[in-house]
Amino acid sequence: MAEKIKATLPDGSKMEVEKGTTLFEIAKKIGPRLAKDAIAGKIDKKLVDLGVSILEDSEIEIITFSSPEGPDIYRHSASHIMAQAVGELYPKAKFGIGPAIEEGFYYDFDLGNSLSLENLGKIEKKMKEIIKENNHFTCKEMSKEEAIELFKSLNQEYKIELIEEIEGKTVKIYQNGNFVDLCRGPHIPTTGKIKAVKLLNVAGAYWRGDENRPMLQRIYGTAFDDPKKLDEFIHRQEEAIRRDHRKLGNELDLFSINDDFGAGLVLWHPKGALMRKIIEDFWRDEHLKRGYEMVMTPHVAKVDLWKTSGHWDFYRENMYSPMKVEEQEYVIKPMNCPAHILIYKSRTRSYRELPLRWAELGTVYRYERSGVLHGLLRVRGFTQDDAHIFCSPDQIEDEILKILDVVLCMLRTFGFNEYEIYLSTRPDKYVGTSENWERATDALRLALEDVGLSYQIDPGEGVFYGPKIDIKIKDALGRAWQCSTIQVDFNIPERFDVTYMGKDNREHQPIMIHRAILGSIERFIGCLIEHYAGAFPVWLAPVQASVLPIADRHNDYANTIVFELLKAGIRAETDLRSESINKKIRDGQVKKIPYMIIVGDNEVETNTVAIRGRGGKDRRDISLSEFLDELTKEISQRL
RNA sequence: GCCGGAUUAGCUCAGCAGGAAGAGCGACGCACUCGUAAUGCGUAGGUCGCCGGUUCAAAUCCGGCAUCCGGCUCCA
Repeated sequence: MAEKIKATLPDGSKMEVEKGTTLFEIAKKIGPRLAKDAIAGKIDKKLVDLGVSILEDSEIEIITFSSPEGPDIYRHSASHIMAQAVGELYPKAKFGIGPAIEEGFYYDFDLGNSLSLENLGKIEKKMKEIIKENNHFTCKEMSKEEAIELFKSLNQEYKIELIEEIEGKTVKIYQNGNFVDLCRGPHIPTTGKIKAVKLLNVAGAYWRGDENRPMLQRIYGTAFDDPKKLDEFIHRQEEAIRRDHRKLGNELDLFSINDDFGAGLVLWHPKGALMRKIIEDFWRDEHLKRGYEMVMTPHVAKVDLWKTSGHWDFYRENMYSPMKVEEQEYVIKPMNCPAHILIYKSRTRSYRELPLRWAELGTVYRYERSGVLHGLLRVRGFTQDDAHIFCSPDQIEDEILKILDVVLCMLRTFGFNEYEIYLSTRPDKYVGTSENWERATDALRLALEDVGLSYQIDPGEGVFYGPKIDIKIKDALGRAWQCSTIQVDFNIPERFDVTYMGKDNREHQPIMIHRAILGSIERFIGCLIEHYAGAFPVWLAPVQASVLPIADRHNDYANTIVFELLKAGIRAETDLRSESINKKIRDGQVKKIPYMIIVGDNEVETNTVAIRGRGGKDRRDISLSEFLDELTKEISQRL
């Protein structure tokens, strides 16, 4: 009789099974439903295929689509099925990589020619055939040499390149149908497990993300264990498109970008400009409260300044060409820091003055390659909510903590509670010494750890003058955009010979911290529009209340109400058109105005108002002063 | 910049085997005066992104450019 071993299940219960039992057999023992849903498993917390047997006492877990790891495994297998389909349809195809991503998967192919959207239909059709065939995914482990020989015989040089970079002696090779792939696994047991699959898009993508290497064809798709979930996914995508700030920006009449003016240059309409004012006022007040001072600096400066700062050598590809003014070359500023440095250097500074915190809503212009512009989120001219802090080395950590505090406080006020934090380290092109880089990076890391924020390291993503902490927030489609940034800089002060007089009557070099909270007003408002789907909280809404008379005879009363509102500092307007009240309400809803104040015979008679909130609830017989009290309270609390 | 797609009225879009530019919404006018998401009727809007080519004839076919969209690379 075979040897018995113990399998510990996730709920802590133990199951006695014969040595060599596979995970799939265990799943069957637990229940037919689980066996049906099982796509992979875990042995002692390590992900494995369902066909793997257990040979000793171990903790095991059956993975289904609903497991945290489920969708990735499922979609990764779907990407292999897509590769098989592409291989069958295009026998000369060479394969790149094909991972699962957040809500789907992709695979990169070199087909010798490009693909268009029309090709996806037949690939998807072929995939469905493969799924119907219910082929097995099989796994073989072999030496790297063997694997290289295998892929040489298949003419797959991209795979060979990948194998050569893998550490260790052996690699795993998976096969489904006639498609053989280098892969860590695990995979679903058979292609038939895929219940719903859809190819979404095709795009060019450089091999290994390097623009000097060949461009492959990347096909995006997604897969679910239930066609209903696929429908929901498509529905969610459609919802996201409705939140798109480019669409809402136009509908709400906030801004436009006009070809005749120039790509990537934003024209702010009255309502958008008003929102900017509201945000900027809040920003200024918050900074003044926290010991910042405001500075203002021009948009162009002599080119030599940028040579001193290092921008001319390290940032020129993002700068516009110089213009000649009376034999002197000037450039439009891509950053505000040199200007602030010159203000610092306008006289001798004492250690008693530090830290100096200078803030500016500074408009900068950067050349962005065509093809990267994106509504308000990526533009060529934008206003940074910039500040530079000049401090002594022993003040750095405290200052960074203060910055993190104001960052989190402001982001929360704007309703952002989810963000990704990155610590970006030294890039390939940089100025300064490695000791300085290390000191600066340590300062940032310590501050993050002090506040207890979880973060990821973004290697090589720092700016040329220093490492940085980046905080990214997501748009409606889940794309992350960098907003807040905190950059420690030991280098630019050195280049400009920035000093202060110390207690010891000697010159010392201050450290400079560059920081932005919103990042740029443009990008931030873009994110804000998508975050609220255009339905801004009342403190931010360009129009806070609209007074709607039911019939023309109520216009005078409406005017007196709006006058009172304006007097109380409420951003209010009236809709005096000879339209039905239903029409006016509908238009107000479409414009996402927080409060509609409806006045008719009843209100005129009793000197009251009827309030309809954006949510659709209405309240009648309210006195204007009562409503005003509530409204001003809501506004001051920034809810 | 690279790969793919797109560009027709203010907006959303139809028209495309090449043969006199259309709809809905919006705007404007008139009538209606209405109680919580679209009152009715009428009018005006377009060098069909720009430049060139093919053709008896181009919104429609071809080429170049611009811009936009989805990605890649790059970035606040």
